[in-house]
Formats: sequence, C-alpha cells, structure tokens
Amino acid sequence: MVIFDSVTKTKRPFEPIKEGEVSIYVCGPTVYDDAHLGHARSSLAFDLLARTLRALGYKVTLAKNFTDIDDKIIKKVEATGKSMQEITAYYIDRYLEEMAQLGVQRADIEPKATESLGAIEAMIQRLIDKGFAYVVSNGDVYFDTSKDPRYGEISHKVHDEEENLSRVAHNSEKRNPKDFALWKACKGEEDICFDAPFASGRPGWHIECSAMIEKYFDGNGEYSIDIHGGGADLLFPHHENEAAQSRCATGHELAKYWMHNGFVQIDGEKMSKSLGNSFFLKDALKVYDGEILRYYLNSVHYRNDFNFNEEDLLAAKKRLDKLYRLKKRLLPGKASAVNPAFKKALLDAMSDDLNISVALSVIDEMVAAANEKLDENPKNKALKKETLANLAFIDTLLGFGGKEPYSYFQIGVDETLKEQIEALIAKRTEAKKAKDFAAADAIRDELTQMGIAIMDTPEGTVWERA
RNA sequence: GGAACCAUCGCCAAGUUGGUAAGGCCGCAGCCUGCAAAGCUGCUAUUCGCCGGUUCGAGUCCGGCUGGUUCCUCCA
Repeated sequence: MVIFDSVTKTKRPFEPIKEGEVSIYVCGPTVYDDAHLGHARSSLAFDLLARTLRALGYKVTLAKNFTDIDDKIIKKVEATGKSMQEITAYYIDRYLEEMAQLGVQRADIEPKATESLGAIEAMIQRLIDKGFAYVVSNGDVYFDTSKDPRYGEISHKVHDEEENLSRVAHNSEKRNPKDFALWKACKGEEDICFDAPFASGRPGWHIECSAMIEKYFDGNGEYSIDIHGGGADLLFPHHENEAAQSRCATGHELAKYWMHNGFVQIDGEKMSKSLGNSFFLKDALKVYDGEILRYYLNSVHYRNDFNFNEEDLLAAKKRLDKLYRLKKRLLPGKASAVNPAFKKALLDAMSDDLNISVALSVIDEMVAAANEKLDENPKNKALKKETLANLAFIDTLLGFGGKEPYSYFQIGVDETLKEQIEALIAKRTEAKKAKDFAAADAIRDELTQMGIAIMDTPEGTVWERA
C-alpha cells in the first residue's frame, strides 16, 4: 500500500506502527444540519481506504467523530428552542442513515465530544501544567503557538505573517495572533456550559479531536495513530492545531500519515451556503439511488476536486448498468473463486493511493471479456461462477454491484406498474409470435413512453427502468 | 497581499523511478435482431494549456507565462 501523505506531499509506502493493524481517525461532521455532498465524498473516500486496507489483510480500526458541541449547534438551539441533545441526535441519525444508503460501512468507533469531556479537560489541564496553554481573565483557555517550535509543519504555514492576520478578529488577550481557543468560558446565564477546573464553559473545536484520539488509541510512543484523515479544508488550521496540541500534551506526534480528500464543486465552484449552491445529500438521494451516487462520487480520485453534474452522473450510471446487465446473464448460479489475476489487478490499483480510475477500468475490461465469452458460449458454467465471484469481490472492496440485478434495474417501480409492464410484454410476445410486428412495436413504444426499456434475449424479454 | 494544487480526445478521467498516451460516456461502421434494445468487434488524441530549457528521448524534470480552483476565517 502506498499513501499520499499531505504533510510531505509525496506518496509514501504504508508501514503501520503495529504489525498488521491500522488505526485511522477521520474528522466527521459537526451535527447542526443535514449532510451535503462534501460530507458524502469524505465519508466515501475513507470508506474506500478502510475497505482496501481490510482486503489487504490489515485489522483496521476506523474512528469517525461527531462534533456535537459547537457554536453553530448552539445557534440552532437558540433558533429552534430545541435542546442540544435533540438536535445532535437527530442529525447524527440522519447522517448515519444517509451514509448507509451510500454503502458506507459504520466506523468502529464513533466518539462524541459530549462523551469525551473528561479526556478533553484532562488534555487541556496537561497543556496548562506544561506551560503550553494559558488562561485569560474571562476564563478562556488558549494554546500558545509560540511555545511549539514545530507549529506550522503540518500545513507548511509560515510563522510570522502578522500583517496578513489583521483580517482575523482576535481576542486582545491572546499572546499571539495564531493562538487558538482550547476552552471557551461561559458567557451568560443561558449559555450551554460544562464544568471544568479552569472555568465553566465548553471545549474548542480542535481539542475535541486530539483528546478523542488520545482516549481511544494507544499508538506506539512515537505516533498516536497511523492515519488521520479529513477534508482538504481541515489541513489548516484544524489539523495543524490538533497536531500541536497532541505533540505538546503527549510528547509524541499525532499521526504517521495525513490524508485529505478534495472538494465537491457544483458547476466548478465550491459548494457553500453563501453561494446558494449547496447540495444536500438527502436531496440527491431523492433523485438518485444511493449505489449510483456512491459509484459516481467515488469514480474520481479522492484527492481531486469533484465537479458534480448530472451529465457525468448519467455516464457513471451507464457504467454501473453494464455491470448489472452482466450479472443478469450469470444468474441463477453460485459463485466459485475470484479470478486471481483480476483480484490482484484490483488490489494493485487500490493499493496505489486508492487509484479508483484504474480499478474501474480493470472492472470494465473484466465485464467486457466476460460478455464476450458468454456470447461465444452462453452456457459456460465455470466462467459464470467465477464472474459471480469477481462481482462479489468488487462489492466487498468497492461497495457496489452487490444487489440482485432485477431489483437494481427496477428501483422505484411499484407492484401495480410492474404487473402492467409484465402484461404488456406478454401481449407483445404474442404479437411477435403471430408476426404482427406493427402491434409489437406499438407496445414497445408504449413501454418507452412509460420510461421502460426492453431487451429481447434468448431467455425471453427483459425490461429495465430507463 | 501570502501560499498550495490543477490544466491529457466533444465530455469524465488514468498515466510514482523520463522511453514514446488506460478505461468510461458520446459518435461512426459492422455482427446479432423481424426491427430495435442489450451484448460483441473495429474506428475515434503523432498528441498531453502556451513558451523556453535539461536529455539520445519529456504528458512526465527545470524556469517563465496564461487559465482554473483552493487555503490563509466556521467549513468535508
């Protein structure tokens, strides 16, 4: 396995800190709103990473957190009158449900800030005790970036750019402009606060992740975890700050490898609420099947920016369709063993920093070759069984192609419509037998009008939702 | 203003030690079909934003330019 490390900006051979095991921590969502396509992409990218490492034989422990204490959540509390717990529980459920539709496997550990306050306070206290953090008059606790000589090494930001920092509003009690809050003291009566030795208040965003990583992973004395992941926008300041906190509190580095996924753009622009082009995953799922969205969103390398548009999505769907059409030709039947060369080619591609493009091309070629052989000999049982096994392997490694093909092609068609379609097809078959092609074609046109495509095969007429 | 990344066929997109351009969508021709659809076969970039340089040889390395995106502030 080779991984592109965002810190060194090179592909590095993956060597786990513990033989045969991989610890991964990915920054999850702040649960104050529905997940958008960007969350989906990040989730999908690291799902692919975990699946690939598992297929390679590693014992993977994936942690993905939920930030459930945050200013934006508090704003939502104020705006809706609901409790923080109600809001975060709702969006966590929504998130997990929508990611499940995309075929994202659940993380092994899903830490929440509210459940990690002890670890957070302990880490802040340790930073204060060691002199890396200081408390200001109102009770806020700040991390002193000037005390960490290696601050900036993760994101390669230069230290002294005072003039450029003027645009960042900052507390005048901060010793350095780049210092950031570890703990925000209570501001008023109705503020949401948690008790802590330094002041009643709540944790800053960055400390949550550092503390949760220390809580759940042992590391090896040199690093806490193998891989830390997240969106490209988290590299600075979030990950820089996390790394600094962990380094100063524990004396060792946070992660051996850092991985960052690219953005989802809509029409070439970053998706954001201010631009009015944000795209909620739940809305996309109303229109497109989760499996197709998964295939589409994963079809571009995770580090590249992803330009979401319907035309490309359609091309992705057609590609997936071909796989399922092949599957139709294989059933009913049982899978035998995966073709070794195919398996190796797929794993080799994914082992190269998750080269999904090559992996998909390997699959396309396998599909075409299988179709060709089936055209020559439709009863090639050994081939059918092996191909079925190949498809099962694709499902395990990449998370698509696992459905029953007829249900895949008939998503969204209810029973009454199904009966109607079957009846029309039966009528057309009769007309064809009677050589009444005009009538047969009329029925086919009618089906086309209904959005149904039909194909005559040696086994009879089959249909798909177009 | 500072920094980073990207620029390959109409569209999407691979291309890590420089060695002579994967795959998909679309399109065209053929096979198959009553006709279609599906499937298969063949064709479809002497060329990789532009200009220089290094080299026997560069999409791949170096320099410059242009264009696009991102980060520097909450953000996947």
